Amino acid sequence: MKEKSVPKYLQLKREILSWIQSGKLSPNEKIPTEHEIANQFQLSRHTVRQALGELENEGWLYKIQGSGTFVSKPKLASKQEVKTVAILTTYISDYIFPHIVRGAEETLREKGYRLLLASTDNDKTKERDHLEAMIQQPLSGLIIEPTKSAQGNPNLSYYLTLNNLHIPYVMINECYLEMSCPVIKMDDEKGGYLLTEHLIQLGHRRIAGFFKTDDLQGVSRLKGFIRAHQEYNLPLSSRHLVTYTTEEKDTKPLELVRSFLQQADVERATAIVCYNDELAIKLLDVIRQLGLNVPDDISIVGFDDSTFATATEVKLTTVPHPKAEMGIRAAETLIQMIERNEEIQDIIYQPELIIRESTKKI
Amino acid sequence: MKEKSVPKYLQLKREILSWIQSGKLSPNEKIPTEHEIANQFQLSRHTVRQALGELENEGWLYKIQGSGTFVSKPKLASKQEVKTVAILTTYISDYIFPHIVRGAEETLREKGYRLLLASTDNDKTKERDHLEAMIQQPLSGLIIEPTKSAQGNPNLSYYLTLNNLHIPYVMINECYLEMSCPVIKMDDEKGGYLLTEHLIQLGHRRIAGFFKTDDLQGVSRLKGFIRAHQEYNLPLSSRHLVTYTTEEKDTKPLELVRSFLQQADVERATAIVCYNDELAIKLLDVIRQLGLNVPDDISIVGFDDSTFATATEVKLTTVPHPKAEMGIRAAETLIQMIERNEEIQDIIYQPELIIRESTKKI
DNA sequence: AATTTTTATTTGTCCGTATATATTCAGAAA
DNA sequence: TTTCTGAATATATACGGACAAATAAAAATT
Repeated sequence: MKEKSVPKYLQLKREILSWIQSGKLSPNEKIPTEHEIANQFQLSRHTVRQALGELENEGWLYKIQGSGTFVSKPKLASKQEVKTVAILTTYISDYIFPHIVRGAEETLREKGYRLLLASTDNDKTKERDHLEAMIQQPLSGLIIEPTKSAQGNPNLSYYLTLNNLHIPYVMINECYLEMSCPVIKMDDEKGGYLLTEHLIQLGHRRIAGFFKTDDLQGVSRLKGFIRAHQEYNLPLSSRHLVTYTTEEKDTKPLELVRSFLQQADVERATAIVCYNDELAIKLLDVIRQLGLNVPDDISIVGFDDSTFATATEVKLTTVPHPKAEMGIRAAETLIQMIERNEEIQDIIYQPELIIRESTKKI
Repeated sequence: MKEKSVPKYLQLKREILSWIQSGKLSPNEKIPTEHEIANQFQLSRHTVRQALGELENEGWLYKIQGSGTFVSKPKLASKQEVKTVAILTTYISDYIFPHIVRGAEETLREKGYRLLLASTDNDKTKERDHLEAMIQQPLSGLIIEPTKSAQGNPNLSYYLTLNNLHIPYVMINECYLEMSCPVIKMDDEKGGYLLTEHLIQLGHRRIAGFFKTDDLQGVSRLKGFIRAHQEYNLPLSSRHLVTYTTEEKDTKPLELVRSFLQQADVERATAIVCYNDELAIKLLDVIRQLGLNVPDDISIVGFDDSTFATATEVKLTTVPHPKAEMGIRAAETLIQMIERNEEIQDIIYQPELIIRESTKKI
């Protein structure tokens, strides 16, 4: 575990802080004694004291010698005119995310809000750290892109705290299944369907699919891929379907496509549907290395219409992601929630096909 | 004795505090090690740590693991725990900037700072608006990338205000000529020189240069381009040199390269030095459209080693920009200035050539 | 019943030890 | 000369124990 390198007293500190912030402990309530905590967590009393000492120092707890340790009353962080919005995304430097951030930044600036930026690197523990930090300071609202949305939400309690604090938030790209809040996303299922249908209509019958399935976007795109096969009565061999996680994105799909392409001609897929353009570009490179040509030997489609899609010699057929537009709408939606306290409906973008040079009639 | 009832760690704390306040210890001076103090006062190291820990907590001392414990510089009144750093760049979604932001974000998060993000879109009036907003709110420090640094600094007064407010800031990529503050940049002049020299050593004699000259980075790269010509005693025709501004970046260079390539063979440049990879990719596209081949017909070099450099079929020869590393160092430097009030020296990265497939011996 | 005393509990102070990790610097290696 | 390596040194984390001081509840006394 990564927790290994985090000092025990900090882990404990975080744990106790979560008790307070989640409402498990109320103000002025007595917390377990130092000995009890030490026994419960198998720590020395010294270590417990270090954690409690810092929390006392930061104002979360107060101690009375001979009596016990108690939760402080929440320092009223006077609502005041803060006008700060935080955006919490998985990545900030890669792929289409900078464009989303930029759209949000532009809109927020126009409306007089400051933008706090945070990224999770697709790591749920970092997501937790950020949420924890966000809760402790005045904030008008949050724009959140879920981290590994297909793998549940261990940080649910923090989102509930946000509700309790009446800090509004919207989700982009996807939403944790167990939560209900405004979502700004595109119809990934339909996008996957459209791309697959396009290939089927070009005469392709053996279509490979590569999908990242640790987030719900990938799962939805995969769903559309399968539905297209069903509606056109095409058999879908599991050998033509690859799912991978974020950690595997630079290895597993690249290795598999290599073995795919060396299959016998009757078996070999004549087209590939990729989770996104980033993967498509990488597969394109492997295909080139194997001496095959796109689109003559094999067709390939991406997803998102990122800058990658047109940077290469073979421009990709793809489905555009709203990118900056999504950031703008997310910011606008959030500001509505903040300033007018309105109930908001989800925004779902309809995908449309952009046909370029990477697909060809068989 | 009265001292009898006062805890030892408090006595020690008082003692050390008197050293600082009496001037016996000066700011940034190293105080004796924990062991030395423990021996001197006949206390356990634990007790010494307790005293030093509280003094550190109150801001009188700072510790560096492996190095020692030092006296802090007296901070000015308006310190209050803000722990917010703003980063003000020209763009946030394009090119290498997201990577710089990401490096800074990562470091700041680790050190417990929040990141406020703002972009100027290379517009000096937006830079002014942002600076104005920044000044009005508590801020620990600023990371700034100058906007059109070659065209002077009309917002100088805001930077002077920052000085007066004792809000530290560092500049990245470039620094306005009229200002002196820590800069983290790369040696662009040398980078331009290296790329040009590389082409000269490959036998090229007519080398075109395309440089964006509204920022000092472009001017420096151009300077290196010219110096290489001089040192190798090559004539440099002004017809082979193109300068452009940010606003023209999608038009002027593309049109000019088209007319360049249609010149007579004796006149035609055999290689092109581009301001950055972004331009190189665009020129590459034009060259392909004209039916010419890189590197067989013409060599081309980029700058920055961005994701573009390897996304295309012809991988670019280029000079890498530190990107995320620069963001990290900028954040670290700024935090040093904030927390220790230290004087900081510039950091200048030395460029090195990455030779790929876009250049060839003539 | 009210008060005082005792006792157990809880935090505060203080000491000891061990290991981990970061930094510095002298000496070896290139 | 520069670069790398390892030893020495510094702080960081963690465990253990002991006793002191304050508190609260139980017991004993008035």
